[in-house]
Amino acid sequence: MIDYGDLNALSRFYQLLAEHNRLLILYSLGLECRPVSAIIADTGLSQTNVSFHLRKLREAGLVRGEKNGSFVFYCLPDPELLDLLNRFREWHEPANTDH
Amino acid sequence: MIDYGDLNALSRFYQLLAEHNRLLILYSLGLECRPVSAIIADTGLSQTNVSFHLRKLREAGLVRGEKNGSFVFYCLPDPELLDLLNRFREWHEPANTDH
DNA sequence: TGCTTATATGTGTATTTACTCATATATTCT
DNA sequence: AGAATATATGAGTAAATACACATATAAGCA
Repeated sequence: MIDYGDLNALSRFYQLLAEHNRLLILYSLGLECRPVSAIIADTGLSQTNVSFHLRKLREAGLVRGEKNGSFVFYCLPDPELLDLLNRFREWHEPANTDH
Repeated sequence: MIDYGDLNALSRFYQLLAEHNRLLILYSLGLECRPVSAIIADTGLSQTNVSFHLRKLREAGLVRGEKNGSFVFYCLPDPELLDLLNRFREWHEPANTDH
C-alpha cells in the first residue's frame, strides 16, 4: 500500500479538463486574453454556461480573469499549460497530424 | 463559432485521468508490467474496483493487459504517457519538488 | 473431476455535475 | 438617475459514474 502523494487534488485538476466545453474554452483562449463575450461568440455556448465553466477554471487556476471596464478578459495563466494540452492532444490523436 | 476538432474524444480521455484511484493505478504501474493482484496490494482497492477501473483504462488504450497463465499483466502502452503524466503533475504541484 | 486462485462483469445505488432559468451585480452611456 | 450592456451566481434537474455485491469465467493444482 504505497503513498503516491495527493492524487485527489491532481484528479480534480484533470476533472476540469474532462469536459469538452471547458476544453473548447481553453483552446478558444489559446495564448490570448479575451473577454467573455468573445468566448461566447467563438464557442456558441450560452452566457450562463460560459460563466459557469469559467468560474471553475478560474477557481482552479486554469484561467486568470482581469477586469477592464465592463469587460473581463480571461487568459491562460502560463504558456506551458497550452503546451501541455497540445502534447496530450498529440499523444491522444497521433493520426491527426495532417489537417 | 470555431471548430477545434474532436474535443469530445479528448475530454473522455481526460475523464479517465480525472479519478484518483485510476491515477493511483497508473502510477502504481509506472513503467513496469504488473499483475492485477499486485495493483490490488499496492493500492488497497478492492478486486472488483481495480477490475472496474482497469477495464476503462484498457478500453481507452491507457493500459495494455497481457495474459500470462492465470495472471493478467498490465502495463502503460508507452513510456511517453508516464512522462506526460509527470509533466502535468509538476505543472500542477510546482511547490512539491522537494519531497 | 473437483477445488482454489486470479480476474472479469452485470445490476443497483448514492453521489457528482453540466446545464438552464431567474436574478444579481457592475460598468458605461444618455 | 435610468437604461443598456457585460458578467456572475443561486436553485433545481437530468444524466453520468464510482463503488459494492453477487456471480461468472478461466487457469492451475490435488
